[in-house]
Amino acid sequence: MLGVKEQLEVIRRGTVEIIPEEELIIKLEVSIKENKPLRIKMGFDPTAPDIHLGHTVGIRKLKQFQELGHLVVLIIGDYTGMVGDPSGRSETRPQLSYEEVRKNAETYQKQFFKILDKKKTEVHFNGEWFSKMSFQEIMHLASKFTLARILERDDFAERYKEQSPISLHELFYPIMQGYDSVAIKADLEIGATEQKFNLLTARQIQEEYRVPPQVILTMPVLPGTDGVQRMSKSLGNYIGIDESPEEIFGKIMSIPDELIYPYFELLTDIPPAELRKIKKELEGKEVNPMEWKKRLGSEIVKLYHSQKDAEKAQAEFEKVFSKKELPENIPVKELSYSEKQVWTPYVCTASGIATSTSQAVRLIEQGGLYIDNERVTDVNKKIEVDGKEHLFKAGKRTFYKIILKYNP
RNA sequence: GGAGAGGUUCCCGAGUGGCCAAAGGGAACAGACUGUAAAUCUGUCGGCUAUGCCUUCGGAGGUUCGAAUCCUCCCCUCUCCA
Repeated sequence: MLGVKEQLEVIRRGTVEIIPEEELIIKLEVSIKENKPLRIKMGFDPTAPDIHLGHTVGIRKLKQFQELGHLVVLIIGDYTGMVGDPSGRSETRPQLSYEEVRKNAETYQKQFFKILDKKKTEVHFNGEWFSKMSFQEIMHLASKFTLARILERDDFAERYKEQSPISLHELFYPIMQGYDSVAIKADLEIGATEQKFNLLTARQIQEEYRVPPQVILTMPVLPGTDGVQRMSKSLGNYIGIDESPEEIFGKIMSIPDELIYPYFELLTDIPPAELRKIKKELEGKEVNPMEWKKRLGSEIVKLYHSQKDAEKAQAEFEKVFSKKELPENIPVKELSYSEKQVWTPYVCTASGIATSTSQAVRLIEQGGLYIDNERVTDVNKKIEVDGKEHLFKAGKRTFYKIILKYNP
């Protein structure tokens, strides 16, 4: 095991706050002396079926702890998931059914171990303890908190001020999360900055239950590909770790320049010295930021796929978007018609290029549709049903090879 | 339980009998410029081969030639009183 100082250096990378840091130092000292790993907790609500880069900020920190010899304890919030964490939200989350949560939890576990070492990980569902809790116990737990304290929380305060609804069950979220820390005796919990309140609440609950309070470590909230809002599935600005190399690379290329450095820092294993170099070059505008973005894209693809995939994804990107050539794999669609000719928008909807004929008509009117490299200018254009393959390009990035079969 | 305010298209929000598929902004999409960056500019932004028709303004009914707008009942949210 490394010394306290060395461990702290790794632990601090990319973190926002460690509270209280002195306690962490003591815990580390004890851990080294007794050769006993710390229990590092992080919770997840399986509210969507997959993990995106936003989640990996914390998971990667967990991984660093594992590399330092500590034990990761993952909490899958099957019960809290049903409540829905209101953190960072201005509205009540839809409550998920138990089945949905369980199903998502499965894919989560698979994805966790793309990053984490299974041998140094403990996984718990918080239903393990919550499903057994009596109403009496719940009331007891709830009695330890006052409304005023819970309402201190940013998002509650905000919503209260704006007179938007806050459901009672949401108030339980921090308490439940805190109780998780009691149940698994966490030494340290990692969460995004918006989790600060929940993380701190856990300390109080742990003390209430006479368990040594956890140290809390917060990580920045990762902005999504739009560069404005937090990365989240529902906002559509996310990059999933299960996405294809091309998708991941392409999405990275579309992020705003300001995100390049934070993404490097939070999402890659690039060593600190190089990180400083990147920062300097980006600030000094010495290179075209695009070059660093390509590097970023390939680093990230490498983590979730392979070096080879990363190279391929980059080559493909340059081919399609820099040289304006055709992508490697274009989906082929076969459609059959009983007429000899079809109105173009119909082909667009049938193939999935557009969701409605109105949309297809607009696409054509705006000059966004190309068939066999020729821009379609006439909305009324009909296509011959000739059984041959035609190349459809809609917008910048949608390609289809479409075969129209005559089938009277 | 009482009094008041409110629920509008993906989101915010205007609209209080016809000029409303519904202002404005955001998001999104397409085009121009580019580095599939940002910024900017232009256009589109419910559906239907459509100078028209259909569906939409919390829900269900009703008044009217005509309703997001008026009436009745119901559901939901917020504020104050208890």
